[in-house]
Amino acid sequence: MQDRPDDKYSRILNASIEVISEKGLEKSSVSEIVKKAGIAQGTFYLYFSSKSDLVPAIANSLLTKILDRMKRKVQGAESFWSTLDAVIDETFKVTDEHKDIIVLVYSGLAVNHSLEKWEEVYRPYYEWLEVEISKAVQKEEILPDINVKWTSRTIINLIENAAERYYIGGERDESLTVYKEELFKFIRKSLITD
Amino acid sequence: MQDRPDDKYSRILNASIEVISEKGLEKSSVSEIVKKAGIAQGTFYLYFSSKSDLVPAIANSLLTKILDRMKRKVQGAESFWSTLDAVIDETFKVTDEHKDIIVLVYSGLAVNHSLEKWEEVYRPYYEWLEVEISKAVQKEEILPDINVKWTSRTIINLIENAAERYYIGGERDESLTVYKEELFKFIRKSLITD
Amino acid sequence: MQDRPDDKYSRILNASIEVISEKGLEKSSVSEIVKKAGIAQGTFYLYFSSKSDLVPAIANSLLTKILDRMKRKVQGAESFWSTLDAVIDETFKVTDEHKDIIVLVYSGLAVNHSLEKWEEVYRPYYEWLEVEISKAVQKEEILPDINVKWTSRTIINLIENAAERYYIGGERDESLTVYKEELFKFIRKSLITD
Amino acid sequence: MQDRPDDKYSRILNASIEVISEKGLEKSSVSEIVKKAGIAQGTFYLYFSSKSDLVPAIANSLLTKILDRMKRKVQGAESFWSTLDAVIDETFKVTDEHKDIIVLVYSGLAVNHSLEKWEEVYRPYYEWLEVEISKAVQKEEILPDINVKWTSRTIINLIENAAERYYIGGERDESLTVYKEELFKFIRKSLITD
DNA sequence: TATGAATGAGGTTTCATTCAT
DNA sequence: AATGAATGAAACCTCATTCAT
Repeated sequence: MQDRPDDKYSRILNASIEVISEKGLEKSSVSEIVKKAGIAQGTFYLYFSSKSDLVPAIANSLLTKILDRMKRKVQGAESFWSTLDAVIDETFKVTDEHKDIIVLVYSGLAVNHSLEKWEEVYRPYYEWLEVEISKAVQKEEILPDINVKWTSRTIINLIENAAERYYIGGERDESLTVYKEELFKFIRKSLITD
Repeated sequence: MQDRPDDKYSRILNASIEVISEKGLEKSSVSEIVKKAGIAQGTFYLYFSSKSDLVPAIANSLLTKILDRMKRKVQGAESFWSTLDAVIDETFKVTDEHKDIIVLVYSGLAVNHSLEKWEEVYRPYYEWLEVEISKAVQKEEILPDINVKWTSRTIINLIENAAERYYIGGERDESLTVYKEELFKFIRKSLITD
Repeated sequence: MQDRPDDKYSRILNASIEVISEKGLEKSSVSEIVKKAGIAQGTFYLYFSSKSDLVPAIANSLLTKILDRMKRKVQGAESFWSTLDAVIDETFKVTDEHKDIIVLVYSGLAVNHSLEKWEEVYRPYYEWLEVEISKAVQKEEILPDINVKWTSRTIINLIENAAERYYIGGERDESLTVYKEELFKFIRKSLITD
Repeated sequence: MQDRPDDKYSRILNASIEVISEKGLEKSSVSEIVKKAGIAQGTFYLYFSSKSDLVPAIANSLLTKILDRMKRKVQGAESFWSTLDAVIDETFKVTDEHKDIIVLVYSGLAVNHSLEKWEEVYRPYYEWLEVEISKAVQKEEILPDINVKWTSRTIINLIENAAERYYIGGERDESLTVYKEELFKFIRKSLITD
């Protein structure tokens, strides 16, 4: 949708992210967004049908970015465990960088009762990890008696939640390294135990 | 906070829950809440300093209710595993019953950048599970090399997330029973593996 | 509804009439009305549910005024013919004075597809003339083989239309006196012919 | 104004009538009209200088249609009374068929303070009836002491008003036949009485 | 002639909050 | 403590119109 990052659509999207990250969805006004995007008020409505229409678009943009980074990082990983390590690492990094948007996306999708879009937006991510897990099963790195689909979703959520608790919820009783290790071990044990 | 559930404070709180559950925080108006509560517009501000002040109050009310139920249910459990089973079961039930408020609470706390309150609201719940886990460690039901505090938080989040994915996100590829079992196994393996 | 002409309701109504008379309904803004009425923007919506809600209120106010004048004028008329004369006279006067509101009322009621309210607003006027006509029939001033209800409505419309053609449509080929006489004769003949 | 009913001008005009009939002038948007007409937004302004410019065009189109029908219907009427009968009949039919446009035309012309155009649009109709009345006077069907011009206008207005009260205002206390007869008698008496 | 993306002024309405009673 | 009429800021969105192509 946004190949050239300079068309009107992208200009609006980027301005939205900036503004909304800072003030939250409800406190942000369309007029502030268009001002930052350098377009007219009415133009906004040529690309988005309403203010709340921004949220899935932002979510999608963020998830795409995350998945790309994830894939690049994981490229050439020797084992599933280094993949898992990279996913944890990357999720923590992204969460730190994009706290505000993540919160927005969570709450925004929730507010509009459009939770269904959640699954839609996340699906490529979930499916990518499913494939990785399946490969690990075949390589006998992890045990075969797991529900791959469910596990993929659970792991992603588990990691994201831990990262959010750390960066957003302010739960920093332990060092970041310890935190991530604990997480790695928790997941690993679940996957290798009979 | 209030003992008698029929004073003005509780009347407002309950009306809020009803109204906000249905329409979301932003679409709900104080005027609708006071109408449902049967009090005057101005009276609202004698008990809450602003509309957004409602959210932590609602969150607290919900969490208190949940924790009470949890404790009652777990009373007299023979092992940590039956406690865990009960927690899973109860979380799924509560999530189903209170989807709307849960979504509200998540998003509401997020919207107002008041995530700090999150930790505060959840603390009693977290701490209760910490105690249970510690007891399990002592009874050698689970291995001692875990970070109790971190694990307590992670388990609660894991269970809640699974329940939310099931009831709110509409992720129902498997039957509820299979879903819960998978979850139980996932956690159990993490706790008993060396 | 508007006993004391100084309550908020009347202040709004009068300001509306002034503003809308001058600019028409669509070109008038609520903000201009409230400014003229000396009240806050929001206060408007405590008394009228929307801008278009003004029209029936204005119509009603005008009709009430007209009917009052009509009754006062006709008081003690010796014959139906002097009543008719007075009605014609008064209608022309009122039309001249209130051209703008009359046009507004016509179009306003039309625009909102609320023509049903028309009949409602006019009813007291129609019914008053019905009574006058009936009395004239009893006094054998006019012939009995007419449909009183239909005739009452028709006469009122006939007179109003003539006045509007004269003052609003700019149809002034004849002097006002000739115009009214023509009208009087036209109606009279219809009522006395066998 | 346009002969071929399939050029852009007519396409716009017809689309306008459809759209505006249904939603009223103010609630209709140029964008909806051009969509229905199958032309581009900008093209509209090649044929009409503004939205409100549509109203006289629509009025004119309607009146032309009405007058044509009237003339055709009346062709070869033996007496003025059968002409009058036909006019009444036809007016009621047209009013029934085109209620919405008629209301629009009334209100539209009123709203824009362009009542002057009214006379202009109606003139051919008025003049046609003037001729018919004059012929009737010559044939001594009706009395000569009337103001032909005034009478023509009054009769047309009288009939239209009755029809509007019947079809638009919902005044249906009597059957249509009775209604029309009453009207016929009312006018006839006025024309034949000394 | 025809297009349709872009404009941006401007209106209606909502609603949290206040304050005199 | 309780009321509820009044406030007025501010937001969303629409839409007639323009103009570069």
